[in-house]
Formats: sequence, structure tokens, C-alpha cells
Amino acid sequence: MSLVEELRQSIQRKNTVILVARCTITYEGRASSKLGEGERIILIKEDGAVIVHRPFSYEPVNYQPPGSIITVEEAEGSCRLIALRPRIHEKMVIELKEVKHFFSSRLEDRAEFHMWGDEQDLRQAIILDPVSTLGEELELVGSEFSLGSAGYADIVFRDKEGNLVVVEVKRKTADVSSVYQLKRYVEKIRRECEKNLKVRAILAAPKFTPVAIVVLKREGLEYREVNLQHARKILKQKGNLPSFFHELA
Amino acid sequence: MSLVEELRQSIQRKNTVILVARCTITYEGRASSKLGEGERIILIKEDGAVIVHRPFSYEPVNYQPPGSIITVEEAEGSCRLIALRPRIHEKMVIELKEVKHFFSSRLEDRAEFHMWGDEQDLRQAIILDPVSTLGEELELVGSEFSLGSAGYADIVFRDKEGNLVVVEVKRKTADVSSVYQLKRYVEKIRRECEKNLKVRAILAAPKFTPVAIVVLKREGLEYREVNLQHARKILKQKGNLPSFFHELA
DNA sequence: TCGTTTATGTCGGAG
DNA sequence: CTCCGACGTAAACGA
Repeated sequence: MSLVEELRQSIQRKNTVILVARCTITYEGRASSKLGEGERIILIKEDGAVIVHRPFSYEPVNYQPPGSIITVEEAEGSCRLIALRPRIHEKMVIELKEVKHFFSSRLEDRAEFHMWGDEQDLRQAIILDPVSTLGEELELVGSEFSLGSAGYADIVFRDKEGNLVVVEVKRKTADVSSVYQLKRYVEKIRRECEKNLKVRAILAAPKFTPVAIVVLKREGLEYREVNLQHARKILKQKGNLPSFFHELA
Repeated sequence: MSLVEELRQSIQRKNTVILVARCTITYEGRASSKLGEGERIILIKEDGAVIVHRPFSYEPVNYQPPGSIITVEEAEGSCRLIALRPRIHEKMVIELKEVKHFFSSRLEDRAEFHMWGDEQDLRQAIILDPVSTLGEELELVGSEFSLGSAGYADIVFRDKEGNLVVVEVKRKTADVSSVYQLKRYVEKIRRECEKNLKVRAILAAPKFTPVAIVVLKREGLEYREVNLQHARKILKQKGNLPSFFHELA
């Protein structure tokens, strides 16, 4: 069977295809790119994702995400792979010059992927134990608190004086853009609620860039150091940590 | 030769390795993750990047970027692949249960990758032809204009009245955070220069979210519609467009 | 669909 | 190293 037919059949059967090939690639869509001849790894997945890797670097050099329409054309002795996203007029063309390796098979992978340590986990720990994370007793008003067009406030608390406290959580170093994000939220809330209600703002992160701290102070916003290790302890204590993440370093 | 030895030799020789294997994966570092048994594609690149793909989705399920230290251990009849980044205490462990496919070869790929249509290209077109992009004659003061700790203003112009004009360029829809980014820059410049100098601010993008426009107006900032198609025409006219991007749709 | 936010983001550039 | 901003960001989630 010819390569063209092999590829067509593999794609139709929703196999996962791996090609190692000397090829050139053009892309046209949101931007445009050209890649001259060289040896690359081409992955074609069952969901229509096409990913081209050079022999170096983490990121693919060219790609189409899942859902793209893949066609294979005969071309000067070898073949041409076209991956299209018609909705957004995006096209990637791979001219295969020489196929050095071909693999095609239906792969079985139904396992669940579990992750711990994202922003949501840190947020949860702060909600469950504001005293040990933010240093004061706070009553939860809401989390992922919708501010309409202004986005979402990570957490909204009420403090012991009855003031609103808006908290923006970052899982790693908070920079100046995090500060402005928080500022946007308090300003929106201040505009929306009664004038006599005080609205505080806290940026909670394991670390802060120097400029972030300058702007926080200038804007009259507060900040607290929180980190994932502590969050893990809290969640474990409260029984909110999946068992496979109990024994980490 | 055993799989362990094959892998070790391939890695040492800086081959590109492709494995298709039933495996489990754990990761611990900036976050933690567990992935149960299933069939995946594992890429090991000459620069130490390790990338694991499931048979679906664009993004790798687990990875380590270039420069990681890769070791191979014998383990219950099969083997264990460990990719380490010691500086940041990051570790990915792949337990290979059954290797369905193995490929290893030195790949040659020295071709250059050319892209057109990034923010820089749009910026260049605005600088070369402010009249047709921003609608007025402007004299260039600087681009990638350093504001010290506050970052960089994309372009700074002087208008016919002698006012400074700060321009922030976005290659796609500008949202509210772009507006605040621009606001940050003008405020910095206003703080730094004489009080009597007027500083205007323009957000230039192909599209604006409704909220972005509301905030622009509220903050007294201007905005102009610019797009890459027009930019391409300008750059082609002025001879600033690489020839391989001349005949696009 | 658009708009907003997160990401083990990655990558590149400047200090 | 850190800080900053772009990315064909992708992916998730809500309106």
C-alpha cells in the first residue's frame, strides 16, 4: 500500500500516527510561517491534532489543534499533508520529502490525570483556613465571584469589622499585572456597592516582584505570603487532599 | 541489547528517541501529578527535552523542558525513565510497563523558521506609516521604549502639537488588561516628565472587547483599529517584507 | 460564540 | 539569576 493510502486509512481509523520525515512546512492563518527542509517528528492524533517537533526544543515548531481536518495528497513521488481549520481559515501544509519512519496504531489511554498544586488548591486552603494563611478571621462571601464584565474575583471575604475583603491568589510570584488585576476588581466592587462600605484588597502569593510591592503600597492594597506547601498541610488536615498526594517531599 | 542500554546509549549519543509505551507517570515540582496506566508517545530530544503525549489533545500530558537530566533505571523487567531539573527540584518519572514501539536516530534539522504576523510586524508598520494606521502624522521618539521598572512602551511618538503619544500595540483583540497596561505606561511617563507636557495614549488593535472600550473612555485613553493585512501591505510597499511572505491569501 | 483567567505555561530579552 | 511581556499561546469555564 502506498504512503498516501496508509496515511488516509490511518487517519480515517483514528489511529495515532507518528512520522519521522524530511519535510518543509508552511502555515497560514492568524500569522504565517515557513520552515525549510529538515528532519522532524510529525504526530497525528485521533482527535485531529497535528503536532510537528524539531529534534530540539520543548515547543512544536508547527501544529494544528484537535478538530482540524486532515487530508493527504499525492505529490511528486511523496505526499503532502494538509491540516485545516476552516472556521478560522487556518492551514498548515507539510510537504513530505522523505519518510524515514512510519508508525500507526490505535492507542488505548483512558487513565485519569490528577494534578495537585494549581491556583484552585491554594485558593481552597485560604478559604478553609484564612487565619493561618492570611492572618485573620474572615467570613466567606464567595469564591470565583463574578463581577460581570470585570471578570472574577478569586475570593471575597467579610472581615470582623464588616468590611469586604477581595483576595487575588497567585500560585507563584505575583507581578505588577496581578496587582492591577486586583485593583480592577476592588474598583468594580467599590463602584457597585454602597459608598460607606469599606472594601479591602489582598494579593496572596508565595512571592512578589519589587515593583508589585511598590504599586501595592501606592494603591493602598495589602499583600500576604502564602505557599503551596502550607496549603497542602491544610488540605490534608481537613481531608481535602486526594490520597495519592499525601506522601510528597 | 536491552531496552535500558538502548535508551542510555541513545540519550548519550544525543539521538532523538520515540517510544510508544504503556506506562504510568508521576511528576513532582512546581506542582504534582499522577497519571495512571495507558498508552502514550514519549519523545526524548537531543537537548534533553522529554515530552509525553496521550493519543488525544494538543498539549503534552507530562514533560520536562530542554536541559533536563535523563536517567534510565532497570525496573521489574522493564524500565524507568527519570527526567530531572535539579535547580528547581523538578522530577518526572515514567514507569514503562510495555514498550510497543521504539525509534532512535540522530535527526538533521538546521533549517530556519520564519514567521510573519507577530506584534513586532504590526508595530513596524505603524512606525513606518502612522498616517494610514493611526490617522495622523506622528514623529517617532522611540520604540520598545524602556520605562525602567515599569516595562516597555511599544511606541512613543510626538504629535503635531508637540504632545507625547504612547502607543500600545496588540496583534489581536485588545482586552481590559491591555488598557491597564497602556495606562501604566502613560502614568509612568507622566510622573517622569514635566507637568506641562501633555501625554496622550493610544491602544492600537484589530478589535477591542466592549469592556476595554468602556475603560478606555473612562480613563481618557484613545484607540485605533489596525490590522495585520494592512500592515503587510505597508511593509511590502516599503520593502520590509521578506520575499517568502509576498504571495499570501 | 465571545470574554476572562490560568498554566508545571514556554520563550526571549534586558538588567 | 529575576523581571517583563508576547504567544498562531491552549484549555477551562461562564454568559
